[in-house]
Amino acid sequence: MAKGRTTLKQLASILGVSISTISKALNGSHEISEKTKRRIVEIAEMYNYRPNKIALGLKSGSTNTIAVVIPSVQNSFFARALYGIESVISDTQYSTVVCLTKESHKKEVDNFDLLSNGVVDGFIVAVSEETQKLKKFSHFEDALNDEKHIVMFDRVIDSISCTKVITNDYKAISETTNNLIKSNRNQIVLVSAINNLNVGMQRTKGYSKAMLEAKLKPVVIEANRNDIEKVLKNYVVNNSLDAVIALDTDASFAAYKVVSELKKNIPNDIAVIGYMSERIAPYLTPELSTINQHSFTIGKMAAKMLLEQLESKENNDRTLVVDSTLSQRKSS
Amino acid sequence: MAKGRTTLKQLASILGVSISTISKALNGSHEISEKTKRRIVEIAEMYNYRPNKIALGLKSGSTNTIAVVIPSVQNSFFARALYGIESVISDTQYSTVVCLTKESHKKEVDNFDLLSNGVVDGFIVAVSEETQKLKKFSHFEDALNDEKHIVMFDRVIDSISCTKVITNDYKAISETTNNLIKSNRNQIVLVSAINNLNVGMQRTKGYSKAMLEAKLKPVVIEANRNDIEKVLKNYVVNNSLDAVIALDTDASFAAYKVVSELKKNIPNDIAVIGYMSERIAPYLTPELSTINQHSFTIGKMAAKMLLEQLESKENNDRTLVVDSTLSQRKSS
DNA sequence: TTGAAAGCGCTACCAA
DNA sequence: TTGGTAGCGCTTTCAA
Repeated sequence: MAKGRTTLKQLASILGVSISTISKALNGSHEISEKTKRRIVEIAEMYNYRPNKIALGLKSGSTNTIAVVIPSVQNSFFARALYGIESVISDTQYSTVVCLTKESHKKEVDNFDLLSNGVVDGFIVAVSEETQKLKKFSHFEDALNDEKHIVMFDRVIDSISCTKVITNDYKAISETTNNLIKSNRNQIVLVSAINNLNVGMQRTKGYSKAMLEAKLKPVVIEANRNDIEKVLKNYVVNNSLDAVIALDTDASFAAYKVVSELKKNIPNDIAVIGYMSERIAPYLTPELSTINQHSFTIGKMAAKMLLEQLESKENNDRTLVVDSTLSQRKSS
Repeated sequence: MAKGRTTLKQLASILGVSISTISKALNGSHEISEKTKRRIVEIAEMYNYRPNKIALGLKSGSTNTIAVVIPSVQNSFFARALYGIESVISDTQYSTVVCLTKESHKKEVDNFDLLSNGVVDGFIVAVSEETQKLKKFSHFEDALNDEKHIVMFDRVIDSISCTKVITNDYKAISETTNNLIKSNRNQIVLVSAINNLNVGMQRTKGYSKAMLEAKLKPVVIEANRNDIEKVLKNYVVNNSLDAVIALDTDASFAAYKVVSELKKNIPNDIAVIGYMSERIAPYLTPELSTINQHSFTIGKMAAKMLLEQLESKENNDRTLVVDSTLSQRKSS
């Protein structure tokens, strides 16, 4: 067998017919006689011929593949959203490739570059932090210009004309803060290992607003993932508090650890509400109350929107909001 | 601006020179005069020209991209391994795309199909369950035949000639069982929500071997993720036991839940050793002892091997083993 | 120093 | 019913 994948050309020379005849036969064209078709299909199978989808994409500009471009997959939010996306795409003729940007603008651009030329038909993207900071969006515009469809979720760019699916964390967290206040907690502390991120800042704002409106003093404790426990402990030792809102998994775990080490009780002494995978939160002792972003739903929605656009060939500019909700458990 | 991405052809017609001149100029060929080069580069930038990497790949068969093909990313083992892979690839000129197979043979084949034609230079793959069951490996052979490089990790196919990176779970779990026995536990129960998977079966074997050698009766409790807690509880209520080995995250959580509901103490009454993300295990109460598969290291290794092969153009057939180790904490 | 043309794998139009 | 040819975007050889 010749080296490399079997091509139409090879089949043509084997069978002594033209390339176009082979192509048509394999695509079931009625222009070709049944007899010839059978011969060709047989040989094609024998040589394990499979079309070069990329060459195909080069011509038609469509490959029935979509790209998911997200910052990371360590993060359970994106992992779940991805799962939601796949669950929708799986039932269709499309396949998916995913690219991880690690919050890097360059990686994001490179991926769009590679894939928007005949490899994929559309993108589902959660914009990287660096891209947001740099405000460099030309790769999105280029893709749109190449007639690719884009759906953004969670991390979106308002000025880009495409479908967006977002959460309303701001509202969810300020409501949560309010509820805490209503149930007579008034020394509520916010803990965050992600305040270097936009999401973190947004959530912090929601919390601060609610506190200020209740004439309470916002206290924000932030540090990186490795230090957050130490920094929080230091605070708790030297100050009094009756509730903690933790913005991410690490902060949530840190809160549990510190409270238990200092022999306090959750929720009696200190209420804790955190962000964490819904699969894990119920297993903590006591079960952690969480702000649930419905990542799976968001992923599903984003995928459905993209599919719709791919069908209708229309590029919509609309924003869908999936409400974050409080999953009330035992820790608050 | 014309619709679609700027091409060499367009630049050529704008500047009134030939396509080949543009191509050479943009590639810094010395055949082209400095003056012409400058003019061309300037216009190219103005029109935001970026080469079509796929067309390039069609020609050269190389794009400096590698594909990671894994069953899932919900699973923290693969998520961490992926992170390890990315951490190595990030420092190079290569980029990565990842494909999720959901244990489906068809998806795996589709992805290989799409990507092995000029999109990627090599594959890092953890073979799907279905592919293992069906024993259909021609997509791997085809890719190899297309001169793509393949590194398999964790889920490998011995008969395919490529580099493999694996764990030795079998040994790790039988040693763990032995240790438990030596510390006077003799009613050791295995709990698994993944015994539909090859990995699960392997681990179960390792456990059974150790038990049998110690003249102890192996007890295997298996169910799917949703039922495992109920099934385990039912067993614990009706039988006596002094240790649990849990094969996956769900089984580990279930063990904690059941033991705590039945007012028993970990590790005094019942020792628990499980499989779980090393990032989470220390946060359980008591901290969970785990069998650590060093997923990050495995990912890093696989990526390094692939890079090496890509450099040397040589296809190696060797198997590297990363030892799983016991991370002893408070639960055993 | 520049350009024409072939070719990567494929489809589609037009001619035979 | 079949085949020749152009063209998708690009590089590269050979000629001018």
